[in-house]
Amino acid sequence: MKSTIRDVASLAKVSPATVSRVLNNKPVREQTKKKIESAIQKLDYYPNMLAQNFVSNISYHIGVTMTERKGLTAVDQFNPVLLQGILEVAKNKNYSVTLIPTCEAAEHNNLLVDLFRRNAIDGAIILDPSDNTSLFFEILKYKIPAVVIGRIPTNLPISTVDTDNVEGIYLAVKHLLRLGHKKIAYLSAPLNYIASQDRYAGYQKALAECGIGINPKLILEKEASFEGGYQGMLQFLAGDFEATAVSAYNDAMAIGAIKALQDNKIKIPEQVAVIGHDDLPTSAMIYPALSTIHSPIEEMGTEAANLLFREMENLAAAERKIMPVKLKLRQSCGFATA
Amino acid sequence: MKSTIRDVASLAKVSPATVSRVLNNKPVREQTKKKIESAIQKLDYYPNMLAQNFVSNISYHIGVTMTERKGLTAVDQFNPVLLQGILEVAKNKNYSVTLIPTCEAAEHNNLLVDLFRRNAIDGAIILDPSDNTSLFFEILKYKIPAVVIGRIPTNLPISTVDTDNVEGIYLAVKHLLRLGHKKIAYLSAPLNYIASQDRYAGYQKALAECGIGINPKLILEKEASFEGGYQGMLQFLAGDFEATAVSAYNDAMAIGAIKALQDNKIKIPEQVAVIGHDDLPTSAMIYPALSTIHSPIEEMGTEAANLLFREMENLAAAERKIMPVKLKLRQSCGFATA
DNA sequence: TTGTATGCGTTATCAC
DNA sequence: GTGATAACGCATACAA
Repeated sequence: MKSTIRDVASLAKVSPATVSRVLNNKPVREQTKKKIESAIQKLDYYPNMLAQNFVSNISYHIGVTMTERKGLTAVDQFNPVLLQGILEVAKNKNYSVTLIPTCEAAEHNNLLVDLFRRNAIDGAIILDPSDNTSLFFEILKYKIPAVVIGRIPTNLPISTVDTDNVEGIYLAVKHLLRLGHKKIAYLSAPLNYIASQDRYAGYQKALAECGIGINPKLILEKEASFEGGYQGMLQFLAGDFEATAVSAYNDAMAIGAIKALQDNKIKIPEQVAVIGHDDLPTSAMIYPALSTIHSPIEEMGTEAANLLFREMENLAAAERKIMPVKLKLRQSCGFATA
Repeated sequence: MKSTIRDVASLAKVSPATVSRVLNNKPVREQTKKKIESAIQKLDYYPNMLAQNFVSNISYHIGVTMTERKGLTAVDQFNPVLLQGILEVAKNKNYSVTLIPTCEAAEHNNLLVDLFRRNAIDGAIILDPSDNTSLFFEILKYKIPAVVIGRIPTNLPISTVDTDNVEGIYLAVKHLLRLGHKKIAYLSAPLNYIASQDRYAGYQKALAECGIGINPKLILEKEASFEGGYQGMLQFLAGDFEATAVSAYNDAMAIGAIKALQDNKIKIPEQVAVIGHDDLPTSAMIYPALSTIHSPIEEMGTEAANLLFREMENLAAAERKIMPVKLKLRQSCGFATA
């Protein structure tokens, strides 16, 4: 079968311990090192990671949650980019990334916890958690090194990485104001999402700065999807809609809104502004009229991974340190500038 | 620290072996089983997976390659869905899914091989491989259980799962022919991709069936992207373009083409037909005129995973069996029907 | 049915 | 600088 460290040792006429030293760059006389290395070559020997991890009691795996959904939703689309960022950091630390399927239904999200308790992962990055407080409690209970990407209740001492939701939509609305618009509609996502609350706050903040009051007729709460944006815009149009520009929670909604305008033969305004870390990569390409505020997705991945590794390293010595991080946004005004 | 199987044993006043039997559902007297289970409860004991995997010499991990790219490309977008399918199967087998970052540059794609040889993964699913023949050779050399999603040189005895590329574009063009079109343009991807060759063959096949010859002026080879489609259509329009319908390699190209028509104030034809397993999830929503042939992405994931597990189970006993699989396509003609 | 003993492949602690 | 030996936590062959 596969050759072991002992096979190498006997071929090189040394002890297994010395072979181990070579493998781990411990001091060994150059001459014996050569002998051992040639034996390794000859036997085509690879150390057994299972054994290594077992003795060190480190899995060298971090978990990343993936919500189980049927079909593709807008939220899923940035996952690959996020993963790219996480993978890059993990690779540099000789860590592997393990995907953890997670039901939205919360109750049985203990897979992550199980894996940690069984030493299958050393820590975890949690993507876009639903309001899954029970998971967070278990994370704290078992001191699981973890970083959440997205927003969670602020009183929980868990590190988070997120885009600056308030600032994002603030910038978007500011952009419209600068173009001279006074009546700016807002297509909001359901306000029970914390991110949605934040973005709405950004909308309010921008208007407030210009002394413009909130007009409830210009605000609608819909699902954060293409359909939501589409239906929302139809609803706007059904009433006496007097806005000259529209801002939306994310670009999926914005595209839906634009589609509704098209279907009603209304000239697409050049002033739809959007924030989304659920940026549809095609949106800006298709609609030059659409201005978007991009979240630095890949950076969120690397940042989260870096935080996680820092936590894993410190956890033994010191106590957990909470580190909520907000990342800067990038602006893009249509395809031309991309 | 963490309690071990021995702690449980001594608390339950039995031997570690008996505890192990309970853990693995081996026959144990009901009474002692109860004792042990309550001890497990009391100690909050979880078996150490690192040790279990070590003794069984099974990692309980399968690898899935992820190409390292900067930013998001169309190809990446179906990865989350594919992963959903893979994860579902793996979960049922009590396996974890490990992501393997893979450079396009080929040369150092040995990470997958290394992981296998070091017992860190028991098999792998390779997504959308570039013409990375050296990787395939290593897979064969080390008898790595592996399934490729996408097309590879047919002479290699490696299981593959793919969409039926010929059939897909054949169906798309058939659709246009049925609408009465005689002059159908084709925006091809670079023909050094095998998938691209197949799709082109499908285009030819559909036309041939209707006794329509190939008109080279109606065919263009561009990058398989939004930009490629856009530029291609511009190039068509610059000449004496006389097609009444357009088919494209994938929907990214189709959307690009439509955009070019829009920009030139040309009424969008209702006859852009497309095949793509790189379906942009938004494309059909945005353009009802766009007919697409969908690949069953999630099914590709589950199919590949099932094949892989079958291979892993058989490999010990019998020899590797090659199993190229082609999956059926789904048709969708715009948002209204979705 | 249960206990004893051994081994898995590696690292670490101690001598030398 | 190197070798013998123990230890990691669990599963299993064998004995009882």
